[in-house]
Amino acid sequence: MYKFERMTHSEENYLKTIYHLSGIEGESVSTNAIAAQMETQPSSVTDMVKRLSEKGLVQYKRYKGVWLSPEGKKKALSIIRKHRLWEVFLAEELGFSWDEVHEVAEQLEHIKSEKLINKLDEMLNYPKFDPHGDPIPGKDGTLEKQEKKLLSQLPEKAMGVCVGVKDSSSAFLRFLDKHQIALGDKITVLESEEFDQSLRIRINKRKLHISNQIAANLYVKPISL
Amino acid sequence: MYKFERMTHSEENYLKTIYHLSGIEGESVSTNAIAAQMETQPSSVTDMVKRLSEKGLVQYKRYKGVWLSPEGKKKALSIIRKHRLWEVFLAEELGFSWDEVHEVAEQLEHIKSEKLINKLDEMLNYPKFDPHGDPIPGKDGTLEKQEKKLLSQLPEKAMGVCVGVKDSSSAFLRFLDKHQIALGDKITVLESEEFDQSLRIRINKRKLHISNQIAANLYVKPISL
DNA sequence: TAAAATATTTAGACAAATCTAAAAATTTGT
DNA sequence: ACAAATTTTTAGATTTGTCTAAATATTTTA
Repeated sequence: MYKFERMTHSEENYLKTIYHLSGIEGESVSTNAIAAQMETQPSSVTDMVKRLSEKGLVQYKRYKGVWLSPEGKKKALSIIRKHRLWEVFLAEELGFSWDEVHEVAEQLEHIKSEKLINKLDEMLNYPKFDPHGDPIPGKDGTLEKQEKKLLSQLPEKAMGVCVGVKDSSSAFLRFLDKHQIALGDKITVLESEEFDQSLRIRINKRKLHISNQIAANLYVKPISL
Repeated sequence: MYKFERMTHSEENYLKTIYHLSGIEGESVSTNAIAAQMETQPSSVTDMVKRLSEKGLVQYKRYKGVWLSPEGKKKALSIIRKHRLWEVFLAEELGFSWDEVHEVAEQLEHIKSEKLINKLDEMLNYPKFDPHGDPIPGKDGTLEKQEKKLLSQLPEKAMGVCVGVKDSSSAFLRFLDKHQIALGDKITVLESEEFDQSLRIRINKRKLHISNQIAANLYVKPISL
């Protein structure tokens, strides 16, 4: 009954990473890819992957990479659920900015208490997306998809609500904070400059000129008129 | 600069235990006492205590027990601060009952983020006591003392506000929940039975008869008329 | 398709935190 | 005060998670 087996923080981090790297289709993930993502050595990955495989959380074939088993996927989603709910808590209840939530949520996601996470979900009024616009898995592991496009893909005159970021680096998130671009803001594309793909936009009654590098990393939910 | 050294969960748990066992005066704590409290082997304690001593967090003399150094005490108080603030959060914000908060707070107390704990403190409106009535250390390690007596020590006719418990076992805390005795309730001693020291009390307009075993484990802050 | 480049695994080591069993120091009882 | 009981420490082993260096398998390229 793996249901009652306690997982270590490290095991949980591996499962999460494998989930993120295996994409929607759940493709096989290579040892090196995991090592690069987790900033560790490939040999350490091999070791851990063997242990996870013995516990039935992943499937592993020498030299062929790793897949999550159904139980592994369920576990990964539950960790991601916790991570993203804590991110919402930090941002909404404690006033953390976009770029500050991730590091603390990395710690909080390992707290073991079903009741805690469900009460937190309730307190936050069952949010569907985290502060980066990523969907929060439900108790049962279901994931809601959000209709979203990169701001750079909107045509002139189109409007959208800011729902997330593609690049979630501190640098980018701090840039957004500095220019008062936040989740939920309504953005209208006023003009697109053909030469460098920069955009003139209206955001919350202000006008702003942003480079393509910014527009190509901001997700919006298009608003139909 | 131990200030920047990351402590392990285990090291933090040892410091906390040593703090609790060394009393107000900061007396020496024996290896066996620590082992008993933490439900581990004396030899494991010896090992860990040597490590803590190398880091300057405790003073240790073979066969003579352990004392916290000023830095160790500071660290212990900061963990206790986090533990108790999380207990308040769980009880007040998420509706956990008295007997449920401790276990989860044991995990949450190890989360590393100055900002998190200070924002939490702010969110909770700087509480001075946790749900068991124990004082919450301030940022600087100061401890507020509460004027409290055991309910069993109140004379007839006296009144007090329930501020904490001496026995914080699940069994006792569940008993209190079941009989709707909660922190902040105003209690009046109606009659004390000499034979068995049981009490008839008024609590929130209800009358209740409680044994000495209960009264001797409930702290109240006496109310002067 | 064979050599070169790349990816992965194995072997052996290490640190943290724990354990058991045995040895040593201290305290207690008479 | 000295033998017995208790407490504490040491020695050696174990588990988890990591590492480096070397060996092996796979893929790429010419």
